[in-house]
Amino acid sequence: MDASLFRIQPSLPEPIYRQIADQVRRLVAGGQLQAGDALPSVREIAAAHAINPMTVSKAYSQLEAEGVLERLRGKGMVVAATARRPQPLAERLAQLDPLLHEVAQRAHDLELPGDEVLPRLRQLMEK
Amino acid sequence: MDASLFRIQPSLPEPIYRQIADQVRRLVAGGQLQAGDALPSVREIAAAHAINPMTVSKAYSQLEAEGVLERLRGKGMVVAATARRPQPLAERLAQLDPLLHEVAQRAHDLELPGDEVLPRLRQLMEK
Amino acid sequence: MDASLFRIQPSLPEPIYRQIADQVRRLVAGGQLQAGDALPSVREIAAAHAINPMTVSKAYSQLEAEGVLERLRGKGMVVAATARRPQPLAERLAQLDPLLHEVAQRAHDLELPGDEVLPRLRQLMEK
Amino acid sequence: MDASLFRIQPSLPEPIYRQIADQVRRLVAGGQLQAGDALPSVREIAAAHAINPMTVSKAYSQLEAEGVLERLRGKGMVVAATARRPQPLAERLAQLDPLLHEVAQRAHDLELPGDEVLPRLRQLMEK
DNA sequence: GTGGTCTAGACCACG
DNA sequence: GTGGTCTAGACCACA
Repeated sequence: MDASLFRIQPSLPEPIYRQIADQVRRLVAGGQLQAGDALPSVREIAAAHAINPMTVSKAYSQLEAEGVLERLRGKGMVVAATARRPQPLAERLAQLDPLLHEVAQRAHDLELPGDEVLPRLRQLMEK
Repeated sequence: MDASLFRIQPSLPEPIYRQIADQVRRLVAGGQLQAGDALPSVREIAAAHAINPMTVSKAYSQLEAEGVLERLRGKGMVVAATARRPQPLAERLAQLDPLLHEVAQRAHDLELPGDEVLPRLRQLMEK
Repeated sequence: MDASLFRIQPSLPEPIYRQIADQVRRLVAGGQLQAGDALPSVREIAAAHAINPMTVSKAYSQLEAEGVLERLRGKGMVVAATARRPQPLAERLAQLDPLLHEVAQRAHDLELPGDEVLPRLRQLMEK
Repeated sequence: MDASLFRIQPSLPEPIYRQIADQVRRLVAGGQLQAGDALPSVREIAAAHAINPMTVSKAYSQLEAEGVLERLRGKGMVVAATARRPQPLAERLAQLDPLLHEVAQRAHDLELPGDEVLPRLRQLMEK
């Protein structure tokens, strides 16, 4: 996996370390990262995005504590053998639920009907 | 407008004062709050949700600085006469866009197809 | 920039946080603070003037919302890259206009002629 | 004196009652209002400027407490016989001093030289 | 180290 | 009654 594939935007309010950790979690849950797959080194990511290595390290440490990643001496971080296999669809959908609730709520406040919002989302998902 | 109509969840990472301010902004954009409409007093909201009056005041001050609300001295806050009228649909939809992008991105990471996500969102929006 | 350079007078009716914010705005407009320049930390200013850190923070937050300052996470506040460059003379003079109007109005009420007021002001400005 | 001659701007941060009281004080100090001169009634001022009568009353009460005005039964408020005669020039100039200090300070922050500020003020005072 | 958020409580200013 | 300001102090999040 290439370090530059991470989408990182320091300008967002979302803390950088969580932008990284969340992406790794989802890629593992979705099966795009499989047990044993290697991750870019802390240095690579930090250099590719001009961020503080400590910030990357914090994300990795958190994922290691969760059992998502393993630290292989001399090899860096890899997806843990014990990491949950790609999760069933229902479970992955459930992970998206809080965000979908937020969308529904804001659409309601903005008086936006589903007929406007759903096509727009479909369009974005097809890209 | 009833103070208890605000949805406030202190558990969220989103600060309370911004939860309030964002809701007011959207209600004004959607036209559910019109120019001249009075808002619940700081104390009412604070009491209804068991939060500190200053937290509510912070939201109101911010909205006043933005020109969304006006302070009627001794009377309270009302939607500003100069506040943008209910915005056209395209503009309201644009306000939802960043969140929809986030949904699309996460769905992609989780390998969730539109055929799973869209019906779920439709369901949430019909409630 | 030294924290003690701010002029703060808690005795004035003008709230402290606005005394701070106004001074920063003017120093940026006048070019004495340039894009990228670091500002004293909240704690420094608070300690130097024996005021509450939150009061300083309020000024900084407001300036950040206006786009005058930027928050470098973990590092502090700096003058925003997007902040308006030192403004042309005419514009800076325009900022002083409301206050000059006030002077003219009060001088008129007090029946003070320009020949008395102007020399006094010249004297104060030469200090 | 005509009620509409008062300059009142509810939009200013300066409280309305003080806008009124300060103007009266200055007009007395400058000699434009002399002992015995009648002031517009509370109702007149309130109606002319669409403000709360209580606000006008508060200004008058304060001026009465200071000895600037007197309440003549059936006649309304008049400038007190004991009110200080028009004050000597030096004293009136001293009253303007704090404001002139503020001008000097802001001009300094804005890097505005006296050669720019003074002509502008002269212009405003000649109107 | 940096700033952000929230609370509890006091006091003020305004109408 | 309304909102505004400030304090003291705690705790959090980030780099």
